[in-house]
Amino acid sequence: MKRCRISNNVIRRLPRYLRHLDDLQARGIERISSSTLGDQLGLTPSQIRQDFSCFGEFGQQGYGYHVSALREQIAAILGIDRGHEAILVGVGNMGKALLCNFDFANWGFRLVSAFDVNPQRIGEDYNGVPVRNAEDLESFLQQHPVEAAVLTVPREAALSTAQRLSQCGVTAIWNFTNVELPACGETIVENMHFSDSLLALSYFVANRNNEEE
Amino acid sequence: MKRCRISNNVIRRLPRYLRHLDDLQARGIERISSSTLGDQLGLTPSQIRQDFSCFGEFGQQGYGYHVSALREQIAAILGIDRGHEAILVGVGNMGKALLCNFDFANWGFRLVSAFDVNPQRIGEDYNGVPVRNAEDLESFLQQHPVEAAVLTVPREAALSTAQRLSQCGVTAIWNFTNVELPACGETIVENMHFSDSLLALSYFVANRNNEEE
DNA sequence: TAGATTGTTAATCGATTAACAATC
DNA sequence: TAGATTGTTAATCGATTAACAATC
Repeated sequence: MKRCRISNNVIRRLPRYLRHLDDLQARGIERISSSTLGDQLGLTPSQIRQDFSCFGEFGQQGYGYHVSALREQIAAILGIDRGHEAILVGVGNMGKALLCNFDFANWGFRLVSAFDVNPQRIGEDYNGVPVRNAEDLESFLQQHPVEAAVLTVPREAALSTAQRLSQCGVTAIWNFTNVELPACGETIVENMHFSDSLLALSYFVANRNNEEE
Repeated sequence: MKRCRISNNVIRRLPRYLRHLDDLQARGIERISSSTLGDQLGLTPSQIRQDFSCFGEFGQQGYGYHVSALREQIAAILGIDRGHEAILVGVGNMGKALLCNFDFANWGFRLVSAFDVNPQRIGEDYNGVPVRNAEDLESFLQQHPVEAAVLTVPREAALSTAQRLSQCGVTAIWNFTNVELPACGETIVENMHFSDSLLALSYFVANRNNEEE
């Protein structure tokens, strides 16, 4: 096994591999070669083999990769089996959409609580996840530390809430607020910047004719 | 002006520049140099100057960049002033969250209609955006072509809906379905893969100790 | 065994950084 | 004018692709 520093590009491709392997498995496909996988994902076989070789030797010469074994390896690399616990802060439309629709468990996370400032929301329950008073954030986290916090508060509250979470020792923040959070100590920030994505789309639409020529 | 093929990395940085320039403007800052901007964004001054030089000469030697002028240039490059029109398909939790909370107009898009299959939702109105019957998608788009479609249908419906949109000549699909959409003809697909982002976060959490040493 | 396909090393390509003449 | 900072060319660095010996 070649030990290399894992580049961000590689990390960002792993979830896509995982999704595709899940798909292959659902279709009953048991083995796959790097060249077939490359065709399906629009990547070169070389790149796929390079990516995997950062983490170990998962294939077999002359055969390829076992879909299910490879799937498990990648899932393990991504930490799906670590039983990460998480909270969600801000039960507005976005927070509710995640609470109701997003399958955290499927991706290795267990939501243990939600928090909000609105008294009408406090006490609500979404699939077994209770909404607590945001004032009790600190005391809750002290008793029950979590790895991750989903940040779905309004933008005005984004920065202060992120700082509180960081101070409580939350390892990572999944940031839906469209606000750039400055590095808070050790805390990892993973951004879901909707507007960045929409603006990239806007750029591609505006420049679609240049691309072709 | 140096004419280069614009790399994807550059395109993905543009929205961040725009957000930051908006922020500077809100704070009343009128001029900025590439090195100050670099400090604030965690980029090198060289990279920032290289990025801008793909599109023109926006600065002034010895002075730097006018924040408001630069902001307008980048907004124009991203196509914010093009008056793009869009529809939204699938008024579930995610669709509603976008309809209620996301400021499409601020990013240069005008939502002209939403669509859903559920009769109870048809006829609803979100800030002036009516929900129409999804069966009428084709006839509506024929009368009223749009550049973009926001895809927030359940995953089972993702592929078929994307194909219908593509056949109706929608230029780009903003895909929230966590399903990998294959290239449908000319249609541009911009993905918001929540799970990919969460899994990257999971990786960083699982490997946070390796990173430091 | 022969064919296929891996893991890895070497070659290429592209993106980032550094340097500097031009100039406000 | 002198200092600052640009736009751009050259140098470096890293990521992708190609090639191939190893081997299932």
